[in-house]
Amino acid sequence: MPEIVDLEIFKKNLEKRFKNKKLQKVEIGSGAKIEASEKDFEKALSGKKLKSVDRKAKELYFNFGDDQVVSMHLMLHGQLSTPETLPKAFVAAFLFEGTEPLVLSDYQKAAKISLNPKENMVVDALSDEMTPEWLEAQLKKRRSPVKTVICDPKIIGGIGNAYADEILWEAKIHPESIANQIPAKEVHKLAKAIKSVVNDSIEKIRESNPDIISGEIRDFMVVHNHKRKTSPTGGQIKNATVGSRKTYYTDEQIKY
DNA sequence: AGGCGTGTTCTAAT
DNA sequence: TATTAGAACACGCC
Repeated sequence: MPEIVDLEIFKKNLEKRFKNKKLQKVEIGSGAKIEASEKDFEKALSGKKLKSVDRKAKELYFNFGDDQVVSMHLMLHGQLSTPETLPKAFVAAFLFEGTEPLVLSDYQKAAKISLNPKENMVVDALSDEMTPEWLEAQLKKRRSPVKTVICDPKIIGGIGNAYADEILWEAKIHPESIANQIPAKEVHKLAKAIKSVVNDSIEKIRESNPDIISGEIRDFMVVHNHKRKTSPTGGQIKNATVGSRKTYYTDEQIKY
């Protein structure tokens, strides 16, 4: 269940481990939801070196130069690993020269990769386009709960259920606030909280787990954390269902 | 042992 | 038409 924070870490670490490595072969597991065939991958990529790994929303992009890109979405349960030998079930395996294969597995087979996908036009939560003014304009158009809006991958890319709670607590906005009722000043606070919570979390995980390419660290979360009874400022943590997702919040957050 | 959790997409309703 | 609500997916985990 990786969100933007985890993916930023994975991106850096994948780049560190595979940049400039030559791709020999891509193997596709049975039952994987992939449009391109092994042959398509071979034609497009074999012998090419990985140039960079990028991220937009919850998708990773492996850039092999010559405009050849593989996108990867882990969905809920996709996991990356670098085993010495291929496991019996996987979605896709990238065999690089002189190093362990990069394997994407997913027991649910919902994780997806594609070859040269069309660009996802959504505004990424960490991008420069995601300004207070932009967020204000988006929220003005909606009358659903603010948490639903900031988790909507069609509106803003990267934020999932867990970080949404952390961000809304930081901004002191109640998750069920109706998006278009939130005063501009508070929306601006929310935009700042998105960036600061995400960036601070990246830093925390990098300190404690510098090399991970899978799994998610959640133990530092201050409200979306079933081990905690109170927020750092002493507010009792409550829970509710918002947009059919479990939501943690405190009365320190104002409902608009 | 039986819900819960999770991101996205799809359908249906407003 | 555009927006919104809710179901569905699938299964390891507690």
